Amino acid sequence: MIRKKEQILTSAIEIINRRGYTGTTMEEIAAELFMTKGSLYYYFKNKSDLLYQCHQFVVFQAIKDLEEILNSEGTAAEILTKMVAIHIEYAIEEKETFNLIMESKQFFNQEQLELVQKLWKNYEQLFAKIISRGIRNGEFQTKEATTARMFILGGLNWIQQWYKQNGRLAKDEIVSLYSDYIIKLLK
Amino acid sequence: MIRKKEQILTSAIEIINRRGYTGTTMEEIAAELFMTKGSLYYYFKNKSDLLYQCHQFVVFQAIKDLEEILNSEGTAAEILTKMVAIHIEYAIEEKETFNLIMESKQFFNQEQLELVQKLWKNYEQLFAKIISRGIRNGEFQTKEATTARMFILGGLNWIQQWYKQNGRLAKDEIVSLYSDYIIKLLK
Amino acid sequence: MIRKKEQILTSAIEIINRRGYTGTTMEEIAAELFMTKGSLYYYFKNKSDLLYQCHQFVVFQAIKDLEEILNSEGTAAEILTKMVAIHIEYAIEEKETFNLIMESKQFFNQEQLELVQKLWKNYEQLFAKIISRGIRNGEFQTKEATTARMFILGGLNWIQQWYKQNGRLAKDEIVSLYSDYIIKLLK
Amino acid sequence: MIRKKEQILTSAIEIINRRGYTGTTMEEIAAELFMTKGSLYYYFKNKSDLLYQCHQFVVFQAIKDLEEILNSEGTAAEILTKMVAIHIEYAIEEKETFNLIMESKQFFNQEQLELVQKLWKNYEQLFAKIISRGIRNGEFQTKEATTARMFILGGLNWIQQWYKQNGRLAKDEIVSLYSDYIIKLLK
DNA sequence: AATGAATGAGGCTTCATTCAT
DNA sequence: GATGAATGAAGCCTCATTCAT
Repeated sequence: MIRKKEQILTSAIEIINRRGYTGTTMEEIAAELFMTKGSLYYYFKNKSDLLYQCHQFVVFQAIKDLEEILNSEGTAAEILTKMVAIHIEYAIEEKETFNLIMESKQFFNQEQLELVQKLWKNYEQLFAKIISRGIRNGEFQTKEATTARMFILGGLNWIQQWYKQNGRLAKDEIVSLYSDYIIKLLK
Repeated sequence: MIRKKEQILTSAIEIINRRGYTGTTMEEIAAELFMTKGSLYYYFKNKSDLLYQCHQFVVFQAIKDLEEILNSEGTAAEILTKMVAIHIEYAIEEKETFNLIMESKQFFNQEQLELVQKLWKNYEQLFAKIISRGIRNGEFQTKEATTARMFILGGLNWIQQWYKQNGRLAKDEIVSLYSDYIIKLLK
Repeated sequence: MIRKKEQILTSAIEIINRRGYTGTTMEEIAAELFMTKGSLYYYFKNKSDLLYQCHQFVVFQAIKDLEEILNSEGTAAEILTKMVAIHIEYAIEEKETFNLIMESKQFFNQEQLELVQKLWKNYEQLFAKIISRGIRNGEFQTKEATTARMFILGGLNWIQQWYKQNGRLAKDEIVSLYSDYIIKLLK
Repeated sequence: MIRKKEQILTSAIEIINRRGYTGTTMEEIAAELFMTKGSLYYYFKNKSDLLYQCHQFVVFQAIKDLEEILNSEGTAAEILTKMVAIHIEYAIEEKETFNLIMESKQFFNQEQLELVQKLWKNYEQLFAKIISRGIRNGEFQTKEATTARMFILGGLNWIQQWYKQNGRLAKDEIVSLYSDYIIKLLK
């Protein structure tokens, strides 16, 4: 059943986001899913495989969300702002699994690594697209758009380090500030 | 001898930066230092303690470097540019040990965590200082300087994810581009 | 299988009685049981946990044996004599595991300690019962029965220090002498 | 300096009585004595040697105390009572070092073991003496005095297991009760 | 007499993984 | 599909002991 696997994935993502990857044992993941270690291995070849699939699942979903926005109406700046909102949402809520790219080299094998990086390239491309659209239609001026994009994604991801629920700034205030920074930066 | 401990630290930093923390065993660190595990434990209580001291050592040095620049002559923009260069240097060269703040919660105990975060606050403050100096003398306009600073540091740190020696851009080109982004962003 | 655990327990008791607790490694216990260290840890959380369960197992069995006697027919003196025989049997044959109460504070954690002491209280109570029965029916006269009981148990346990198989006195001669002492002492 | 060694011994005894032998490292003993491990090894060949000397020191002193009493005036019962008081004092106050005979086989090597047991024999002989004196002058009647003596010493030593300062019974009440038991037992 | 430093053997424990049933 | 049991490699850490200075 593909269903079952997806269910496991969803729960596993939630667990890993809560307790971190290295800090969680297969035993614990299984326990929280009310299964045994053995069963987990029926669905996933590896701990690393489980992690890999969690990660891809989340990033894939994020991509879908971004694509939808990318296809909607609006100026580049407007769309970028919405994309920023999405990214921040994932970065905060799916912390561990989403942000695995940061530490991908530590956890994935060669084969996985390539696929992870490929998917992440896709992810980045969506930001690349909207930036170049903005450049084309005169909203943005940056040259070296690639470097700019990477700086921006870094700024966005970093939010994980300091964001606290019920902190001084609400999520949408952050989105608004960050979008401003980004747009300024791109001019 | 305090010297000896410092020697160990320097080497350990180098090793950990190369192989990652989790991926390095005490045995290996000892071996590379031509000592025995036991000796290592004479100087450091723990693996975690060793890591902690490595991290603090690097950050402390970075702070000293930044402070020197902060006390030199120049416009806020000029000084900020130099600071960006320093930060990038550390982020790239001392990758694993410098950037431990990202994963500090996974590796440090409560006591260590507090000290790590304290030192990191000091680090951030140096950037805060130059930004507010720029605001005061009219070079920069940002309100919400704190949030801006965090976005910026995120953007800078992210360089670890993609920088490759002998890549398309040389380190100083990156510094130059990044400084531009940052200054634009702060206007 | 609860059986398996019990099997392990029985063997472990035998080994520990032979080599002492501190002197026995998990490795060795595993080896004698023809298992691997890992398997041992499947059944027991800890070395300390294993020891704890060994101890409780033995004391529990001793209690059962004593209870049976306590419920049999006979004068208090007769029953006490039989109980002395049982106690001596355990003290000699299950030396290390039975007598762990002596050093319980060194080996058990708080939680275990409480349970160990609770079970041992139960054990003592059986002797308390027969003594007070004897007092009630006029066989014994002691006041301060509690203190007397402790003196007696001490005297009994001490046998571990000097008993040697094939020594001058046979086990049942010792039982007979000791019972006499005890009964005299209680008059 | 023999003085120095004796000083160390006295302190070490105190420390070991407080923290137990296995649970105390040479490092800790040295620290409490304001010396370094190295120095400790100047005075004692071994950890086991240190322990051995602590033990012998205490038992030797106890023997001296007992001998003095043995040479004083009084009925056998009177003298025995005083000896009980001494023994209990040592058993309680010098717990770990005095009572090492219980676990001597675990801690001492062959050579030490023989000397330990020899000294302990001396110790026992003092009790043997007073008992046989009592038998000779008609105060006591026991045959199998040796066995009786061992039972008695066991009863006395056991006090360590349950005695609590500020408990229900004061030390001298215990002495009085115990002496009564013993004298009854010997009649 | 004293010490700081180094050593190395040995023990405990964890955990991903496998596999027969 | 599921599970309980077993495995073994690997890592961390402790500590008595030694030794040059």
